[in-house]
Amino acid sequence: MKLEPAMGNMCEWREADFDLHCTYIVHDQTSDPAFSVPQAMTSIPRNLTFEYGPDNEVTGVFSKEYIPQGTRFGPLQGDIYTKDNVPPQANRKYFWRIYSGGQFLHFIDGHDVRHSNWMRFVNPARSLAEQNLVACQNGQDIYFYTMKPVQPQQELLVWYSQEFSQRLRCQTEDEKQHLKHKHLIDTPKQHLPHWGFTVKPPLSPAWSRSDEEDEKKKEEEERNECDDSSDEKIDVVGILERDTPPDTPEEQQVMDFSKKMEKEEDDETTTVIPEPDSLPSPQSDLMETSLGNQVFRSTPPLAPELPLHLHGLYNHREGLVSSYPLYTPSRPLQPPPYQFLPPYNPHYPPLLLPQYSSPFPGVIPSRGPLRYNTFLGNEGLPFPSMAQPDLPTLAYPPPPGGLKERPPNTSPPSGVPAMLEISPVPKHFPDSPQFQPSSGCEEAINLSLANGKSGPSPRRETPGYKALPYPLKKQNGKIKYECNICLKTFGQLSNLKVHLRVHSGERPFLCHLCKKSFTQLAHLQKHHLVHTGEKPHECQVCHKRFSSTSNLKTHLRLHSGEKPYQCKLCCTKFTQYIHLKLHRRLHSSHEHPHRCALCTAAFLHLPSLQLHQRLCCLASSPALPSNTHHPSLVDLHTVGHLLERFDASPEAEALVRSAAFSHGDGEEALERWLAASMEGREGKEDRGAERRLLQALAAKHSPTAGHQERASVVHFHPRPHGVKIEV
DNA sequence: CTGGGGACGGGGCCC
DNA sequence: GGGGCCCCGTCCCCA
Repeated sequence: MKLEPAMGNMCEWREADFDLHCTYIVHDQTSDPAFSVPQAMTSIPRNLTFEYGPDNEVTGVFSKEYIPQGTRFGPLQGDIYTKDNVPPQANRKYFWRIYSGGQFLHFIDGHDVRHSNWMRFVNPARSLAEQNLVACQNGQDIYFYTMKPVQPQQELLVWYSQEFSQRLRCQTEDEKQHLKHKHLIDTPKQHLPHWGFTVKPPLSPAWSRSDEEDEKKKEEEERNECDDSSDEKIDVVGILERDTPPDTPEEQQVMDFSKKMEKEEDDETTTVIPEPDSLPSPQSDLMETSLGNQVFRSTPPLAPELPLHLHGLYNHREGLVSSYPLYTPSRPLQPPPYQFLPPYNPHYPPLLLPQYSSPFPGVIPSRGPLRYNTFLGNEGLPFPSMAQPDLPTLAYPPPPGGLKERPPNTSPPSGVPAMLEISPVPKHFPDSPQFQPSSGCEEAINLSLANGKSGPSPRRETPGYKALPYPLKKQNGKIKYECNICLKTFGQLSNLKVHLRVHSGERPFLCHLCKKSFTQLAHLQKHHLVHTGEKPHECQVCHKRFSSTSNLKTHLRLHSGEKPYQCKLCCTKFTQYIHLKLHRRLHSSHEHPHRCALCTAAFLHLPSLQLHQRLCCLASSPALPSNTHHPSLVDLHTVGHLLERFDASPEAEALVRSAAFSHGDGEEALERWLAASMEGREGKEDRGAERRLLQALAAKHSPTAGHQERASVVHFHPRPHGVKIEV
């Protein structure tokens, strides 16, 4: 491995070394919490990008540009659970363990895409050669450090640091001993792993089995488990199927692949044929604690000995699915669905696709544990199930807890299509009279139900559509129908049903001319105007005609001069929101290096930050003197807006160029700017915000500041009606 | 970079 | 319950 001389070989580094010597720090992107796209998707730094699989699930994280060695990403985000408060139904595939003083402290659970970040999608490295990230715990956070330069378009592949894996190894050894003991004395119902391998014949794909069959199989395996407990075999299938809420959550994590490896090495003829649908997901429990056992093996295990989920990791890219001799995908490989789809919106490629399912699996009523229905996660998506046998030898043990693995090339496990579990079932599909098959549209719609189609098992009535008892709410005495996916409420059930198409991907209205499909007939009818050229809406001023009222309305702004979209920084106004957004990029392209330590605000100029802290952040401190602005009296939001505008002004620029400046200089400059700003907009619109801030600043300078300020601080006026200043 | 037009999606409301 | 109509918002394309 070639390492940059400056950093040297990081393999020997301790976690503190990474923290100490890392040169570059890459922060996650932040987005509006109200933004509907989950944080796991939006948090990805600008120099990284997701790779998407055929079903538009994230399959990996790639660099967009050269990333030098010693770059830190993170911290990993997720829900925090202690041993005591792990939800009984928690999916532990993305659990990371945090230790403090050698003792287990808590888990960071990256499963929920709303609370986790992009790091959950980083794949584990198969070998030291391909590893480029090192996972370290610094403080109580997990960070990924580049251990070598990452080239553009190269995948990020992570593995534990030496210290990390040692910690896990110690921990798992302890737990293993504890569990083995417990296993001997506890009831046979215990969900404990077997230590070793069993040979399993290929099983029928999960989706071809009924739930009852699954249950029977599980029960049988549990019985076997107990019977075989003395010979320490690992029943891979059994383990994998138990990654759902365990009876004993803590114990369930304890898997020891070192045993498994050794066992396999002893018996080279042992072949494990995993059940395709039950292959572990990357963060399955067996990964969580096991990798430490293998990281430092001098002789890497041979490929057939590897935990099978590792075999499946990268197949989908290598196109070797059909070559795998032991498992034939039960459903024919399909070309990527996007071949048939209209171009994506580049901003949210995977999120708006018909096959998109609920971003909020947790809110969907479920008969059982929510497995494999992570929003845009890998679970349950049609990846190749297993690796080809001739994969390069893996130098690494099974992926760690928290490291993601690609799922098998199957429908979701246990015969429960994840989509169906959470998506409305379009009632028309596939034989609705209104639904007319066409290349693109049909494919798109089919994809939303791919899981339902792929298996012979009859489609279940699932939450989201006909079988759904619509949650009813009363608001102001009126009945509201609530979408159980996004929790939006509707006054009429029919509205909710139309809305559910957004989630299901159902687009029953097809244009025969261009084969585009629509969720509502009205949209199709409007669309027809495209083909007919009809423009029914005429501007009474210039007699120009438009196909839609919306566009006419936008056009009318040209005559009225109305520009409802205003930039908060430079006050430029626009007739269309998209223009404001484009314009905003100009501002955001500037760096804002001066970040507030107390909140997320960042400024171009240091004086602006100082003003912000004095007027906004510190104002919320309860220990403030009585003459300080207080959030209950001052509209800090408005002050914040003004400060941002000030920050972008020449006054702020001039201030920092002066030889030296003090806080007082900043306030004086702000006052000057406020006065100029008010003058510049004399008589045009509301100047209350500027005026009040100006008064407040002036009051601070007066000898009777406390008294006067209280008098001066009144509620700011609302912004002028009709002007939408961006927030 | 800004401005204008075209197209489409989501949702409310009424019948 | 479903259809129809309308409005608002958003995005893309192009000059």
